Amino acid sequence: MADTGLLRAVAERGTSNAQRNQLQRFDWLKQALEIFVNEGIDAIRITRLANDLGVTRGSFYWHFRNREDLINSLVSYWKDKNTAAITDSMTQASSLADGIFRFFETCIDAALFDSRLDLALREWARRSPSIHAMIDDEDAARIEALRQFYLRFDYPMPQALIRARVLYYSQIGFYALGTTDSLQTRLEYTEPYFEAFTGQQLTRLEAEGFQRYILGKYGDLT
Amino acid sequence: MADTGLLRAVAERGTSNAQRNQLQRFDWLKQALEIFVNEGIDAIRITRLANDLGVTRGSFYWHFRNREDLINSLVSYWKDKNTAAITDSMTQASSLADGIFRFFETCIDAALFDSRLDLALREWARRSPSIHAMIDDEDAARIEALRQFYLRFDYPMPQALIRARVLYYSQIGFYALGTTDSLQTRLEYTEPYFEAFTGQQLTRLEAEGFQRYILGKYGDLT
DNA sequence: ATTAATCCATACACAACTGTATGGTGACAA
DNA sequence: TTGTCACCATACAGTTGTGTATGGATTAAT
Repeated sequence: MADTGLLRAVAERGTSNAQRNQLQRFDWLKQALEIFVNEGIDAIRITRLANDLGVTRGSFYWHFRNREDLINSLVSYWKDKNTAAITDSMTQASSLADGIFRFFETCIDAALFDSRLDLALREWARRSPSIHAMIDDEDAARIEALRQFYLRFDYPMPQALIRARVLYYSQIGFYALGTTDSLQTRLEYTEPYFEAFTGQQLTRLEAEGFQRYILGKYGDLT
Repeated sequence: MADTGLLRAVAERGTSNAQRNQLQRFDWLKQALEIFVNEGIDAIRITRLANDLGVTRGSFYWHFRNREDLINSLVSYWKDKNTAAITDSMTQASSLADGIFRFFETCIDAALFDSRLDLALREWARRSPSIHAMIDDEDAARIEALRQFYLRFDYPMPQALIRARVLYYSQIGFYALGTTDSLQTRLEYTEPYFEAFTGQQLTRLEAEGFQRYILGKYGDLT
């Protein structure tokens, strides 16, 4: 799990600091997030968390008011994290190729964008209208950032909007499939992907530069 | 819900026909499918099904061995339904535009392809390795059908494969977002979507022909 | 009219979970 | 060193769910 700093900050909102090195809100949230991401919202059971952490439920009810309290903290964490990752990337793009590359880098860098968390929330949104509304806002903001990017590099409307949607839908669809291709495999198709998403050709030099950069930085990932 | 015929056939496999007009396996399966599609596999509770159908759980345990028996029947139904919808469409394509149009028609026609059922299964697959393996096979077959389609209309490799993936990922991503745009709204962008998915231009005449066809056939949908 | 099969209700045993009330224990400060 | 606070254990009440055992009711056939 990446970026425990932000989760810790969310956990300690309105609470005093640790006095002894025992469990804190943070430890419960960390474990709950792990379960949420892997098994969904309904798998977050207080009894199970207590077992995993090696304490009894009495501890939980000291740190949290109830189960809802814990879950609300998880939502706060998600709001603070994934919101800005994509929009930041796209505004920094210095060229068309640079923007597409930045988008993919953001998508595979778990420290910037937690795709498993995004999937788990989307699953939850299917049953919770309030969560669904939150995700809708998120999606709209991300697609708008991509649209502005395409506009900035001379795509007219409505092409800019549709290319933004196709790029974003594709990425979400890729996550939804749960494909386990290696980074190496996915990078092999840099050029045809670029052509599909932009309608333009990438030079062999640009593609190789991107592949070397990604493999150098994330080569140890699965 | 569409296509209750197939569900009924699955329900009555290995059972005698109805003797009185009381509940049968089919009625339980129909209700369970509705809950599964809207709220996920964990929402299928025997107690709740009995309440919804106005009987007690005693009836359930006459028709089914246990909860697992019911769920296995749901899986059989999915296997029999969504498998062939996309592959059939793509092999029938008579031109590039015809193929893209057929793909979208299949995706919006609930009688051919049940997208909510697909989503619910994908959610379940996140926790069940056996279901995940089934979905993987399904996805591979669908993408292969799209790849063959692109190949047939003169896209070389690897472009044919990547365009097949982008088209399929986009559609799954669209479903995952749960967007509620009207059919009318989505059809407005026929041409830029076509351009993004094929790299080729659509004539105004072709686009209008498609829009009229779809609105005429599915205009009463949301 | 009796029998047999179908379909459902009732009642019980059992498990897993939430939340609350209350007491115990260790560390740190005054 | 003594009190206080942070943190956890224990015990209890209540809910919701599964599965089983068994009896009742209705229908069709003989």
